[in-house]
Amino acid sequence: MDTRIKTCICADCEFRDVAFSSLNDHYIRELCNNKEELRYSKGEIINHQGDPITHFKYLKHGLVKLFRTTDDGEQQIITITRPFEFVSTMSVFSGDSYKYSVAALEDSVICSVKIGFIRDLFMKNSEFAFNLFARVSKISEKIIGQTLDIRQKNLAGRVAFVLLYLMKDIFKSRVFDIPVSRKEIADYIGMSTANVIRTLSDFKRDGIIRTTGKTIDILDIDKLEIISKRG
Amino acid sequence: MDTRIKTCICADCEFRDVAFSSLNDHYIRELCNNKEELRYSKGEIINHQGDPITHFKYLKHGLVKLFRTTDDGEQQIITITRPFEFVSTMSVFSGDSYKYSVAALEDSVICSVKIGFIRDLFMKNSEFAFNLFARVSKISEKIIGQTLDIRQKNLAGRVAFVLLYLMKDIFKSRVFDIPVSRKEIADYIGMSTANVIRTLSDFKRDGIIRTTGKTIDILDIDKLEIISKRG
DNA sequence: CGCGGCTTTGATGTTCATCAAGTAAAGTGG
DNA sequence: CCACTTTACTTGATGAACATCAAAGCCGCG
Repeated sequence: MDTRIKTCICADCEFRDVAFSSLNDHYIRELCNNKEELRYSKGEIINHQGDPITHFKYLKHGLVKLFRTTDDGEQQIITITRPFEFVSTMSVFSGDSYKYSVAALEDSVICSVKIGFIRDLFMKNSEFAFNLFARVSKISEKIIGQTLDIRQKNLAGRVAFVLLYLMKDIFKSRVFDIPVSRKEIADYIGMSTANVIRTLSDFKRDGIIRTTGKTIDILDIDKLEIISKRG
Repeated sequence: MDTRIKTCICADCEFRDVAFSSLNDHYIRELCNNKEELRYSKGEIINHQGDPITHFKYLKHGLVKLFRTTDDGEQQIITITRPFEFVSTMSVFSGDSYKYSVAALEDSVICSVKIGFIRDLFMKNSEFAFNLFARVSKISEKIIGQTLDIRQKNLAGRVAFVLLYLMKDIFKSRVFDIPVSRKEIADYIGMSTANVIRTLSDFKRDGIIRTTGKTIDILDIDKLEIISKRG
């Protein structure tokens, strides 16, 4: 068998367009030699706040939460995200340790590339640099926008917002299995667990949602939108 | 006089190190031809949310607030910042319109460079690209961190946090003129104006601060730190 | 001087956190 | 596979934190 024509697996990666769309065969082969695919089970920590940044990671399959732990041990969830977003957000170049932790909410597959390689690529390939910059900016903006959106809402509005976010952006389906606990929703929107549950119960009573176990069915999207808007 | 040795004014600019430290004389001259210095009086809008991004702007002198206007006409202040931070944060490359507005809190001087020039520079000069990326990331991170910090605090903690931020990061002095109205503080920390005022009154009563007109004097930094921490 | 905007304070009501107690669900070890 | 343990969820009652409303004082500006 002629190994010279053997194409690198990265060339066929369906996620090549994340930021690597501009890479030619040479770079793709190099990338392939510097990357590693890692599997994480639900609940596992992918990056830990404070640890040195050694790899550039992005999500291939699964679902993760980005969060930080406050001084009193509570978690603040910054965002919940799907592929193909980067896991090592922002500080990739600006700092040398992770500002936030990342944990798998579902079994996930991460593509991990040595940070030095990404840095070299950034310097050598301006198109790649541009794409990477644009993507990281978009992610930062999404996070900031989401945080501001949530901040201006009341309890019911925030819960409605999260449900709509999960429905529209994460699962793209009216029916889905909630990937987070009630407490995690609370940590996400900055409210108490008891009140999140209470609000969900209210939504059930009003026929806006229906739940069976972990499965949730959004019955009245319009009403939820209204609650989210004037929250 | 020999104009050939006349150095471009940008070469001497004290803010050259913002992101342009890596530029050689050739680029600096080019930059000089593509930049414009703009003056804004207190209260003036520098960038307006929704407007197309045509220039890359950064703050040379003065003080600005980054904010957005919500559907119901209220302002949400995202951050208050000094030179030499960029004014056209993040979306510089990732979008084509400003996500947020920027207004001058004091008379300010902005250095404005055509966005196309910055984009070219980014593609041609990898060191510049790297510096720019690192800076923009830092700013995004600062904003996200600040927002999360504020979110976990109560009213008194938030007011204390703002006072300490103004003292330490903005004015670097125990005594300063508050550059924002009470309402703007409220819009910054997401609380009502009346309660911000009430809290400031409490601080005065407890001998933590002293005010005369717009001037504020932080008397007990330690106590303020404690209030901010366990807020 | 008089008008309008910003500030201040008090009184009142709403929203939300907290506490407590109980139920369901999900692991765990025999 | 069942009893046991633990963890997550749920609901109600209570009180604290905060928003809102209203009225009055202050200040700058024409």
